[in-house]
Amino acid sequence: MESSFAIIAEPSRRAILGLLASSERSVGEIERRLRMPQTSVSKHLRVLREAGFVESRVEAQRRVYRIRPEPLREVDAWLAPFRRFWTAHVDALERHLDRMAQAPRKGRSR
Amino acid sequence: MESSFAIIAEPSRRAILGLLASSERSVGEIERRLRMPQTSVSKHLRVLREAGFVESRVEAQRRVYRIRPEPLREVDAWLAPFRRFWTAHVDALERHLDRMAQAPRKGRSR
DNA sequence: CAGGCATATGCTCTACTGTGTATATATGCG
DNA sequence: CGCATATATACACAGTAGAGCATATGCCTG
Repeated sequence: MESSFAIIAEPSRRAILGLLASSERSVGEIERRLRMPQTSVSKHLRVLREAGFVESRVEAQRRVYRIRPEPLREVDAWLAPFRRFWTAHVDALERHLDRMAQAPRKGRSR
Repeated sequence: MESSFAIIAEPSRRAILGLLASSERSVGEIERRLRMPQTSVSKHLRVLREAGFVESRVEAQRRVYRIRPEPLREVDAWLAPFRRFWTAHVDALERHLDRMAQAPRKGRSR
């Protein structure tokens, strides 16, 4: 279970991260929102913590977890070489529109 | 093995996709470049194909594989809600630098 | 300090996935 | 046609990860 990719391969963990994306939460909140056994939440949080995806703050008896972005960033970086496959047309379109916008309004052929 | 995330959790498969990112390749090319047993390459390609990450074209005795972007796009989309975590400061920094650059050069305190 | 809530950990079991090895299928070529 | 090359598939095996259950630890309140 080393790679960041393996960590987010697990649906429950993605769900947890998804929750934390909007705001930090205690274990109990996650448990209730995701209807997932507490022991399971704790275990997944442990994995996420050890892999650097989250960190926790102690607040009385609760532990409040929040996102740590680095590993996700790594995934994002890995995707970079592939983005051209779906941004290509968009980029071309944007360049086209830029040209249109900057072109002296001389009247179009066609 | 349903989710796109599970598919790219496998290092060999990420390597194959990485290779195909730059250009399409035959099975043999992948085998040689990655120094990976042919049978292993074929199996991973099968998984990738069935999950929609690649498609193959028959060229005489060879099969040439190329990227199909959709599943990777899905991964990219999942990352969206997290991007603010690492673009936030950059944005703030950029805005700051913009302000600095535009500000009349009045001299600094400290 | 006792009891209760919040969270973490240990253990067992099962299922799955990647690997290696052997083999099948297909195509081109002499 | 027969062989070599290119690729795919079948099978058995080992490692591992997630689920469930029981239980431990820590902190708070009366």
